[in-house]
Amino acid sequence: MGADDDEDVFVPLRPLLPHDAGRGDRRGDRPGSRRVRGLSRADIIDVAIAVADAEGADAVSMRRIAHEMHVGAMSLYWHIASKEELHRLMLEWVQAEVEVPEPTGDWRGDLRSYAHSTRAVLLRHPWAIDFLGSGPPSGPNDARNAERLLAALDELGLDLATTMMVAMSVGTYVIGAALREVQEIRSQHAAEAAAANLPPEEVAAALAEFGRRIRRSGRYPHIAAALDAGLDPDSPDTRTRRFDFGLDRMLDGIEARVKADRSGA
Amino acid sequence: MGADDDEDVFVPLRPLLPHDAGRGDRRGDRPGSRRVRGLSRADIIDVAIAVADAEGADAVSMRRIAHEMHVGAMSLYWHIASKEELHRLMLEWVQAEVEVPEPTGDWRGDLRSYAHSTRAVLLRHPWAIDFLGSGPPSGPNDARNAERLLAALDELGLDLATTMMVAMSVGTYVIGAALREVQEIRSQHAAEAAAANLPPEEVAAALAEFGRRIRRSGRYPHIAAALDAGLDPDSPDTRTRRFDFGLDRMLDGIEARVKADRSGA
DNA sequence: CTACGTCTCGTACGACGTACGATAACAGGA
DNA sequence: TCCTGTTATCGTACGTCGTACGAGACGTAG
Repeated sequence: MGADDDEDVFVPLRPLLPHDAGRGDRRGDRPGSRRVRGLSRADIIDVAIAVADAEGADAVSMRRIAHEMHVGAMSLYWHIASKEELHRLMLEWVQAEVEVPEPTGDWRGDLRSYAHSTRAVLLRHPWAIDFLGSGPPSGPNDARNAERLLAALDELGLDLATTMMVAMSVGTYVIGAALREVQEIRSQHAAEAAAANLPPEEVAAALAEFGRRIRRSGRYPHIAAALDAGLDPDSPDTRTRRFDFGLDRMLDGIEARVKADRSGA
Repeated sequence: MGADDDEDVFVPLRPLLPHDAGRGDRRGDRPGSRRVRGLSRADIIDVAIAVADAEGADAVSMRRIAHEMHVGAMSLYWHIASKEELHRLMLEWVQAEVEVPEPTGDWRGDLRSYAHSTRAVLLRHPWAIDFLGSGPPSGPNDARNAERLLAALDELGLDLATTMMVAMSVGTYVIGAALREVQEIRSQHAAEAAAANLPPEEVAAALAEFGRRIRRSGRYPHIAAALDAGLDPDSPDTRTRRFDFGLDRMLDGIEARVKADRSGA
């Protein structure tokens, strides 16, 4: 997966690595000139992702990854400029898992499958959420996905600027939704962990007290109603339906705009 | 600001603080029983936020905040259970800056002003994005905002479950947009910092090379076209327009759904 | 063999979160 | 006033982190 021959198309102005110190004549640049020994950039990323998947973002330390590869910690720095760069590379790598089909002529379907695939990847790799803040991913995998997303919108016949805004609106919703879902799952786990160390009656008491305070204050009638309705049992199913609801609203809004544009112009 | 008398309405099952170790009889519980000395929870949060605003999330360390308050590092732990709890409290605290009006009868206007206010707060405190992943904020300020958001939707006459999904859809979009914008601003700053240490002609060369590679690969025609069009100069103005575009699509989609529901039922 | 790029890694430094226990400041009762 | 217990502060110490630095090992070209 992933295009190998243009691994570094993107990310201009990235920090220098040790091997960039050689005069820039780019002699033996064909693949294979590096990594004659065991360690390679791709392997490091793979291991880092495996550790993150298994134990979360906090478990990803240089020492830990090096240990996992039976290698000295500082050896990693020949292949990777810094931990931050590693984070970026992990993010880029995971974009390869996003499956965006070639445009099928059904733009809604294409956008929906982009959205679902991206959501699935982010839920499968929740640590990605923690790294997203540092900067937008930018590499060939991300570019490929963006390219296909834009291609799917061609049939709408919008001008370029509007097309970009449409694509970004959908992407924005998807990322926000993934962020929210990861938040929910994490705090659910945290609550369960806390409850496991407590006698059950104390847990029940704490929850009852919680609801009582919300109701007693009288300031949150809607939230109290939601609690009463026993809504949102945090099931994966509920979350998927919620995701689709918001996505469909966004797509409806886009469709309405396109129709208005067509009849107006 | 912020409701003082129900500071802890929410967050059931939170980790214990040292003063909770006393037998649970809650004798001198009226305000003022604590913080007879200088240090107080609210002050710590204020200082932490000031540091984060000025120097970013990474600058927020227990030692740093303690130093800023002329106090030993471990003194903070009397008032705050852990660094993670401090993050949650900081998040909760900035929610107080979100200005959601009481419902005016114009639900679109109310939702728009919620969205703009939230976006403004997150752009003013970009570090909040870094803490958002750990878990959803949940405290009186956040509850107040959620309550008003739900109240603004009352006039739509939707059932409770749908109302919740509508509110979440808008909130999801807003958070995703803020995340994206903070990403962009940060990588723009990083690029400028990198460019500042390089001779200008090298910067220009790097950018040209960047575009050339994208074009030469032939795989990204839409992205190349966007580059050619000189689109998206990353101005705050462009970003605001983009935010409004996506928000309006979402609101259009919601409105369409409401109308369909009304005529269908 | 020598010389030179490529790559690995041991050591060390400063910063981090925080467990632990000593200690100070204060309140109320005698 | 002194005594006693609660409230609050803080110095020290441990283990972990990212990574700068420089010494070396390896592979290849001359």
